[in-house]
Amino acid sequence: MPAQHLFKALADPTRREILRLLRDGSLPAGDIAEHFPITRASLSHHFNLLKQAELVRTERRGQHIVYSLNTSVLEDAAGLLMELLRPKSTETTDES
Amino acid sequence: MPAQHLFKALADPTRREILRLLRDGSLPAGDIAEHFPITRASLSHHFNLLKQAELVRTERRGQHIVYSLNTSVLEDAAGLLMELLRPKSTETTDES
DNA sequence: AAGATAATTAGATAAATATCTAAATACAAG
DNA sequence: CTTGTATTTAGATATTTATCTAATTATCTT
Repeated sequence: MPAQHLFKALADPTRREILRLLRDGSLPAGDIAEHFPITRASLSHHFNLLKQAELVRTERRGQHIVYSLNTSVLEDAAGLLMELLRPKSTETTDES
Repeated sequence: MPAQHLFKALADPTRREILRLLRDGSLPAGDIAEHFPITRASLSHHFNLLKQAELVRTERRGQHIVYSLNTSVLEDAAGLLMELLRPKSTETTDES
């Protein structure tokens, strides 16, 4: 699991807001776009990074592309942070 | 709590490695520097971002400056990720 | 006080990133 | 099969960021 992609993806406020929107259910790209003042092309760029980090999944439904949250990867991210807290033992060697 | 500073700070592999080093106890800047192939000036830049995010604390001890982990902020970060998972209710409105 | 050591700040630069406009692709429907 | 709608990709640009060298600040030691 590339922690680098994961944390990079989480570093941008727009992307975190996208994840927050998806928390309540899947949404087509267009619906997501309505929540942001940037172009759809820019949003698409953010979608790419979120997909690269596997934080979201996509499914084509007709002419729409529906995005949904990959909760397990979010759990992984939280877990990586928790690992930083105590157990030197529970170390899963990880190339940043 | 500026989530932005927090996630930005976590986005860099060098900074995450610094946190990992501090997990096992406080360390002076010089000791930390020995683990990295970059200059102390560059490390200092990373320290600044970690401090800005309040992920680390500093204490001067003689000519050394000792860094230590602020575990509660790491817990906060993990918590912010967990919030993205389910409860729309437990929402603490947050300017990214 | 002077010199040595530890760390930071200042200023510069190269690489990465967020954004835009314009063009391309994919599907749906007349 | 052409037109319209949804989304992505290509290419360009401005900003941010990680890094460096050189200079500065702070403390210790003699």
